[in-house]
Amino acid sequence: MNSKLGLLEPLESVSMTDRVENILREYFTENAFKPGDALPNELEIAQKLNVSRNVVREALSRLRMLGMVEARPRRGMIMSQPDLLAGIEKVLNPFILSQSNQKDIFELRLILEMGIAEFLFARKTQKDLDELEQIVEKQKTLPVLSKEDEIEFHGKLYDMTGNETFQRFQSLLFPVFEHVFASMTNQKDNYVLVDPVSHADLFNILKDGTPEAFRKAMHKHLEVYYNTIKK
Amino acid sequence: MNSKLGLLEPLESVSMTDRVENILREYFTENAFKPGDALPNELEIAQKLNVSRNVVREALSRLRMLGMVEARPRRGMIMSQPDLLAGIEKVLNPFILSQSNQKDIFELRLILEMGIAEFLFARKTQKDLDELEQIVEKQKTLPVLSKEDEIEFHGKLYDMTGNETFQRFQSLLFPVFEHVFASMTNQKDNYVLVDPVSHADLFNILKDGTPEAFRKAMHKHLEVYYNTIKK
DNA sequence: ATCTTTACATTTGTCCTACAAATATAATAG
DNA sequence: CTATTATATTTGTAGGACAAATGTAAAGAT
Repeated sequence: MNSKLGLLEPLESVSMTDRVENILREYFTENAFKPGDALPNELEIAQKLNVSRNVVREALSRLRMLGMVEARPRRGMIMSQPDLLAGIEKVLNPFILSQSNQKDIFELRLILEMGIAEFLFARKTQKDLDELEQIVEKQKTLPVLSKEDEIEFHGKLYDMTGNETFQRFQSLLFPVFEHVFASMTNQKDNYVLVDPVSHADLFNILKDGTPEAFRKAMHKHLEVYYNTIKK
Repeated sequence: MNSKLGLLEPLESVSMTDRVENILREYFTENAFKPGDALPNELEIAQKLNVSRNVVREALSRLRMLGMVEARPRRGMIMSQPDLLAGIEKVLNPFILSQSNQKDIFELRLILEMGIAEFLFARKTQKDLDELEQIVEKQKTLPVLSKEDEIEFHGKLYDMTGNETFQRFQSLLFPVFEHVFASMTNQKDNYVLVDPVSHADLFNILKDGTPEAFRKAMHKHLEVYYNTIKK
């Protein structure tokens, strides 16, 4: 006996708060609550569910953090539009994320960077191109690009996708990406090597080229990162 | 006076719980808490911060939801590895997300689908290809592909990226994606039209082709979706 | 001295009461 | 009918209480 008992996970103890949180979210969706709709007050919920007001408040506290409900002191609670990235924002911290998750995020950035080509070409404007060109011209005068320069150029690309969530998402991913790459290359003295494809090259393709050519160039540009990925 | 007062947002009232939540997260990172590390108990935190235990528990309840801390009843709390997607999972619900966020997620899926080519080719195995071929062969016999068939094929592709987070992320995005597309095309009678590039075509390229060719084909495959994106 | 049993202290989960403060509503006065 | 006043409502916060199970210390047995 006791041979493989170590492999048995303890079944996660579901607290009252966990259950109330789930019940409330189901209640909201099943009853088609819309932003602005008034919610039953805390005491009412507690009595209906036969739990203390404390438990209800702990569950509601979570939903408030997600932006799902809004509490207006002394006026009751209303349904609200959740903040899509509020939850992930708080855990996107290289110092508390698992190595595995950090690796996943590192790769996710590479995936995103390659995937945006279509949207860049579909939505680029002359104003965008002018602004991007200004960034590129400024960087041409520099002997070497800093991390901030990288962020400035690629950040502008995310802007140009016209997708607000994606743009914010990327800025959250970036610190983790940098952290992963830094910890992989802490021996190397040269942080930014000579780019086989420069920002200027990418800009020119975005101006006059095709999505396909852009992706091909972006892949070259990110080669140093792609070379780190393992089977 | 009062001319553009309507544009002024009320400054969000930061509750004690909000502040304690932030303080605790800062405290964890600044003191380099690692998974498994013991945390001060609730009463201690409350006294140090000069707030009631209720407030501390509401803040901790949020961090527990994110998987950042784990409470072991009667044995104290320990730091834990946060669940990267726990927060976003609860709000990825088409019925409560804003139209704008839904659009962003729709586009994000298109971005991701185009970006995975590199990883598919880097990590594909014979076993993966065999399994994918089986899916393709089965679908060849069908007169028309259902939503489930789409999920099965593309889901297998996400599997093959070897990125666990990405794979889970995608499965969360999918319902929203479907919802957005369904609401855009609710007049049309034909849900799945004749694909200009079939799953079989994609499979063959993945087997013997190049990432570039794959992306080109994938773009054709997703053409019906790409056609909906607006400048 | 070592092992076993017992008692105690600890800590989270849950419940309860209480009250301040500001808003919305009802009641009253002008 | 309007203006003022009083009342009720509801969240935010504080604080007390206790069950239950765990770890630890103390006491007892061999």
